[in-house]
Amino acid sequence: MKNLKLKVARVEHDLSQAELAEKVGVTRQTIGLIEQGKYNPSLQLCLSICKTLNKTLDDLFWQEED
Amino acid sequence: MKNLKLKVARVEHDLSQAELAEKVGVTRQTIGLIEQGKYNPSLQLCLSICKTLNKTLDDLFWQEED
DNA sequence: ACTTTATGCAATATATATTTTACATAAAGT
DNA sequence: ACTTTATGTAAAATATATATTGCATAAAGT
Repeated sequence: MKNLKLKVARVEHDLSQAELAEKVGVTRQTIGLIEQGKYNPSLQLCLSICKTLNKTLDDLFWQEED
Repeated sequence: MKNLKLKVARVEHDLSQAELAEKVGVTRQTIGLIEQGKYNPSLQLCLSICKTLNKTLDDLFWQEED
């Protein structure tokens, strides 16, 4: 399932996928695939993304539906 | 870093590591190692644990310090 | 028209999460 | 004493997250 909240938070910080990836220490593809919901990041990566974007886990990665 | 919040939430539900593991669809060892902070679970696993224990990601997996 | 920039996609390689099996110990129950 | 139950630990196997490289396209800038 797509992660639109992540994409919005990234754009709010005026970052490209590549720029966010670099700040977080990961590849552009990894960020792109997470935004597309095509895979299942590790907790540490989620935490790094959250801290970079000043959001919490619930802000970016919680989902009500299954 | 140890995840005491997870352990507490599990005990509040009166579940052993093995019982939680089974509900979540994972091995006892995996739960044990996460509680000990010895590895880095996937987001989907964190979400499964949260839903089983009626907690959110921030409740169980957010950490202020690094 | 040409050049960047941003993004999606795909194949192969590598790192690591997770499983499987097994052994050890301490606590609690009988 | 014996048996369960709960937990920690470890080696080897498997699944999968992530990196690497490269190609394709659309939008924006010049």
